[in-house]
Amino acid sequence: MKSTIPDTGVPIAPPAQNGGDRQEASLHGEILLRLRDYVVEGNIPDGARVPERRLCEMFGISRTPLREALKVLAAEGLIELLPNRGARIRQLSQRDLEELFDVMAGLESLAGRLACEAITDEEITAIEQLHYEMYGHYLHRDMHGYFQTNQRIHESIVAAARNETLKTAYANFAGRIRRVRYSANFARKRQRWAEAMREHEAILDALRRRAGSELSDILFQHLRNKRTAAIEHLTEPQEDAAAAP
Amino acid sequence: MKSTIPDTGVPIAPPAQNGGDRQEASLHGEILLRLRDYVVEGNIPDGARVPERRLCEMFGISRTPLREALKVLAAEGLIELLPNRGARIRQLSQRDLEELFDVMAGLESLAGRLACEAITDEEITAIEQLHYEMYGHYLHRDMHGYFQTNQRIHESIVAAARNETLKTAYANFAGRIRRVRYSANFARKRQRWAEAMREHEAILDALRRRAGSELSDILFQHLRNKRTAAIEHLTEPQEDAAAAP
DNA sequence: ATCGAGTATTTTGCATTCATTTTTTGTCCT
DNA sequence: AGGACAAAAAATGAATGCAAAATACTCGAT
Repeated sequence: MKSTIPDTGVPIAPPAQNGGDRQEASLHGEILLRLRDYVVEGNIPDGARVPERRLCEMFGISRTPLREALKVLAAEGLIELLPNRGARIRQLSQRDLEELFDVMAGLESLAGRLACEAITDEEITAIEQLHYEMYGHYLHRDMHGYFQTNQRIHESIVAAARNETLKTAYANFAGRIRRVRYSANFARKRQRWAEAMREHEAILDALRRRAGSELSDILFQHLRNKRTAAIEHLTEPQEDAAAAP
Repeated sequence: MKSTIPDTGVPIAPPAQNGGDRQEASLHGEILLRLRDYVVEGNIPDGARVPERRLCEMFGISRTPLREALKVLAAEGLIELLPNRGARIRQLSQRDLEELFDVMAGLESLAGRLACEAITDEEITAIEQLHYEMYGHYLHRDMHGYFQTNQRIHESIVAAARNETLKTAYANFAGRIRRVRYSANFARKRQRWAEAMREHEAILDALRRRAGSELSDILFQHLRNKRTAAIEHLTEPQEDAAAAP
């Protein structure tokens, strides 16, 4: 930025924030992290144009680092770049979602297989702990708590796979479907919820026995069922409107 | 570029070439494709600095689109960005390679599972065809032909999975290990080679029966064995020196 | 000759500028 | 009023400019 700014030069958001822990030496890296969060959190509606100028003002930077970040987000699949028409939030078709869920299923399936090779008893105990916690949420019909704990279980399995490359890829794909995934879980019907709990029991069982191939199968099927539930929810979202008001 | 160029403005490489079929509207996209190829093909040695200025001259562009492409390649894991020290070709540690092979194994395993759901008899026939072709290369000890056909078989399976997202991710990871993968195949010992042929028989068998879960297991194990062979080759590369001269 | 302080050169990161293209606004005509 | 066209405004894509950092180089001391 310049030294003397006439009008809107003051950054709308605090310059660095450095929220949490991540710190990037370069402006580009910093902006990439912040912009990715901004997009993943759904601050811009689906299919809408990404306002380059506005974001520059918001972050208090010039267009160069922002545009670099946009290119990366486009490569990650979060946004689309239309020639001479700027960036748009990528609208995921139903097919896109199905594909994403399947890839996630494949990655978790892999994570489970690898986890069986290296997981410690302590890690299994920790996951069991989470499982009981989640069961509590299930009994109390605490959807939010259930969702969070469920996420942590799946992340624990990925972590137990001891593969940073896998972890990164997993995080990437997870980011793309975050909003949908969340609402899909909320919309989960009673029956599917009970089914998911049973599947989780089976996951734990296979994990305890370090049955990699078996766990791989169960995880894939588990995610496949999640996919079905999510797609169903998106296809008939009128339930929401009927239940909410 | 401009109309009148004083000194070194003439692009060293042909302006667009448009080799094959890909065409990008933006300079950035064009450069991204060309630079990615340039890196993947190994034109810059491992761990070496990526010469920004030189590449700009080579492609006949300014630094802005090139730097955007560099950011994307860094996000893809092909290069590293050191703060204030530019880009370097990412040097893969043995651990990195193990992780990459495992992720590839997971993706192919997934591809096989999905392929069983949707593959047509014609596609299977085509893969059988490739298999026999590969067997021919094997009998003739034609390593290069074998390698190529092998690649095509695996790509056919990924294609049969009918999942563009998976295909893209697969291509991405494949690019990262291309050089290593190739040399690993060349270094393949006679015994491992025969083993791989048997594994391929099993793959075809499971595919014919559309046994998704089984194929998933076989593919994972097949890639795991490839990984072992590759890592062994890298750990003791003196065999090459002994055999070549 | 080797090492190291100090300077010159190059490189990097980002801001700014410029030429196009797209989008919006305004005007006129039916 | 509504639509076609043109001018104005804004945006995009890429090049250039500039300050800071890193690297290379010079030269002197040991």
